[in-house]
Order: sequence, then structure tokens, then C-alpha cells
Amino acid sequence: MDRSLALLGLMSTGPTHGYDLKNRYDAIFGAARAIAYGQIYSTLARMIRDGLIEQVGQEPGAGPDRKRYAVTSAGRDHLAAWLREADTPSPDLQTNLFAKTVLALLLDDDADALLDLQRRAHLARMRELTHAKAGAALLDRLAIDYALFQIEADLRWIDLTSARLTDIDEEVRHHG
Amino acid sequence: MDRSLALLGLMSTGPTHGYDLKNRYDAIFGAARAIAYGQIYSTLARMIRDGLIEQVGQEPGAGPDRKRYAVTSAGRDHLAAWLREADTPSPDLQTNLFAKTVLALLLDDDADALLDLQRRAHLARMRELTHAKAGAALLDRLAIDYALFQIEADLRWIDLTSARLTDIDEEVRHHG
DNA sequence: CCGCAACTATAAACACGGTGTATACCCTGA
DNA sequence: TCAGGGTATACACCGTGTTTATAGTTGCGG
Repeated sequence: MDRSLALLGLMSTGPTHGYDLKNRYDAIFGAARAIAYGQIYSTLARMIRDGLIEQVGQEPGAGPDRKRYAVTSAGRDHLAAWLREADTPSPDLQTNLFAKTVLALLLDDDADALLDLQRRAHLARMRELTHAKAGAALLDRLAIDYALFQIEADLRWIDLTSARLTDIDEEVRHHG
Repeated sequence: MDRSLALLGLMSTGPTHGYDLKNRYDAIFGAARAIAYGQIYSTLARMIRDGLIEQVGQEPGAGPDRKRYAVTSAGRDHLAAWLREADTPSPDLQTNLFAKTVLALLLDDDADALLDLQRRAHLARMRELTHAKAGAALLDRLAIDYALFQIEADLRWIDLTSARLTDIDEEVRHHG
């Protein structure tokens, strides 16, 4: 996920400072992965450099001075363009599992065992997520659903690949 | 995909030099995305620093001298550990689409239009991939299948989310 | 009332993956 | 002979993200 755009989006509801941004980010997007303070400030610095935001004040808070930032019109355009543009999923068609399978075959390792291991890990993860979903808030449930669907897709690919291993082996050896 | 591990895997079939590595990588994994020469050498440098590979010779070829590298025993262990370890898919449950949807709601933008746009882009991409699959080699077909399964999963999530937009809107406003 | 912990707030150094470009060497053919 | 193209590597640089340092402010226990 593009964290800088998400931050830009949060700032679009009104000028804020880094510390507040971190907390709001975590409240909305941080279910699975909170953002580090360090990343907030380095991202802010880059956005300032690129003219997407600008400092609009510096006020005392409950600690060192807060620097307040606002989205510039260039920033608003940038965000709007991002929102309006569809993503290409997995633009590179490559995955770790694909690479592992091919390399296992190339190195005379047991590719089928590898696929089976991944299958079991996926099933375990699905149970885990399904359990976590029970008590979760709506936004978190949505994120979990996304992961569940994706794991199912992975499982289908694993079955397909596992069934074709002999053919793939031949193809890999050919490339040597 | 983890390119450095893939390179390490390729080197495990015998010592090679950077240039050769680049060509073999592209032949096997490069269907969708070739690796740049620059990345080869910077990755090799890091692997040397980490003791995963070592230089074992320097011979003239059809150009400047070739530096031949071999996998160390630490490198073999590292690779074997990677092959034996299952991946956690989408360890952070976050996606661009999720972020866009939430931000659109937060900014009073049209979230449903956004989802619909993504849906149409996905369908177009599916047609494209299905078409490309027809004439492709086995390894490429496998990679394409992976992408197709994943897009289907995305589509399912889009439908689910689209149906729940009013509830999500309420939740998002709550977080402010 | 002193000192220390916990919270607020930011900055700067650093690591890593990746891209682009420069460099240098060799061979071929017009 | 010399221009062009393939071979081969090195280096500077960029963006994302992590770690660590710094500094003020509040509040609580001894």
C-alpha cells in the first residue's frame, strides 16, 4: 500500500502535524501494520520537497512545538489523480512461491513438499484470520476478507501447479 | 518476489559471473519483468558483504574480465532456509484499493465509482491475460494463472465492499 | 520540591532494493 | 580504420522504511 498517498489523504481533511497524523493513520489503516514515527517525518519532508504540502504554522503543544502542514493545490491534484486511477494487480507476474518452485526443481529439491508446506501454512492462516474476524470492527473485517480471498486464490494456484509438476520440471531443465 | 534469493538459487547450480546471471534470470523469471544489470551487481556486492557468495576467479571473456562467483556454505544454508519456509501472504492486510475506498469516503468522494472503475480495469486485464496465455510457454502460463486467480479474488472483494459501502461510510466518519 | 518516568514531538543517520549512466574492452563489417 | 554493437562491471543516485537521538512537558512518588 502506498503510505505517502494515504498520509496525503488524511491531511486533506485539514492541516495537521506529524504526531497527530501518525495516530490517525494507525486508527484507520493500522489494524495490521502501524506506521513508524520515523516514516511519517521522512515522508513529510519528501512531500514538502515535491510541493505537495507546505508548513502553515508552528504552535506549542504538549511537548516541543508542533509544525502544522497543509496540502497544496498540487497535492490535491496528485491525490485526486491517484484516487481516479485503477491499479494493475501484480504488474509483475512473479511471486515468491513461483520462484521457489522453479528453483526447487532446478536444484533437484522436493518441489511438491514445498507446495504442500505452503498449502498447510495457508490453511492455518485462514483459520487464524477467520477467528480474528469474529470480534473485529468493520474496517478490519474488510481487510481480513481481502486476505482470505487472496489465500483462496493462492491455494487454487498451488493445486494447479502441483498437478503439473512433471511438465514444469521438464521445462525448467530445458532452460538449465 | 525476492530477486536476491532467486539469483542465489541460480548461482547454486555452479559459479557464474554477473552478465551470465542476468541472462539466465531473464530466461527463467523475466517473462513479465527482466532484471537490470545494475541490480545484478549491486545485489552481488551485498551478498559478498554478507558472506553468501565469494569471488572464485577472474577470467577474460568476450569483453572485460569476468569475475566468477560461487555460493558459500552460508549461502547454501540461507537459500535452503528460504526454500523451506512458507510465505505469509499479504502479511500486512493493506491494499491500495482498501486505502482508496476509505479515503474516498473520508473526503466525500464517490467511492462506488472508484470500485466500479477498478472492476472494469480488472475485467479488461483478465481478457488481456487470457489472450496472452494462449501462445505462452508453460512457465509463463503458470505466472499468468497466478495473476488471473488473484484478480478474481480482487473482484470478489470489490463486490463485497461495494455492497457494504453505507456501513463502511458510517464507520469511517466515526474515526474522523 | 526534586527527580524520574511517560508522553509529546521532531530530526537525522542509515540500510536496502532498485534505476540509470559511465566506463572499458572486444569483435565485426562497411 | 573506425563506427557500432555486444560483453562486462562499477558507481552515483533515488525512494521507502527503520533506528536512534534529541528535547520539551506533564505528573507522580519519595
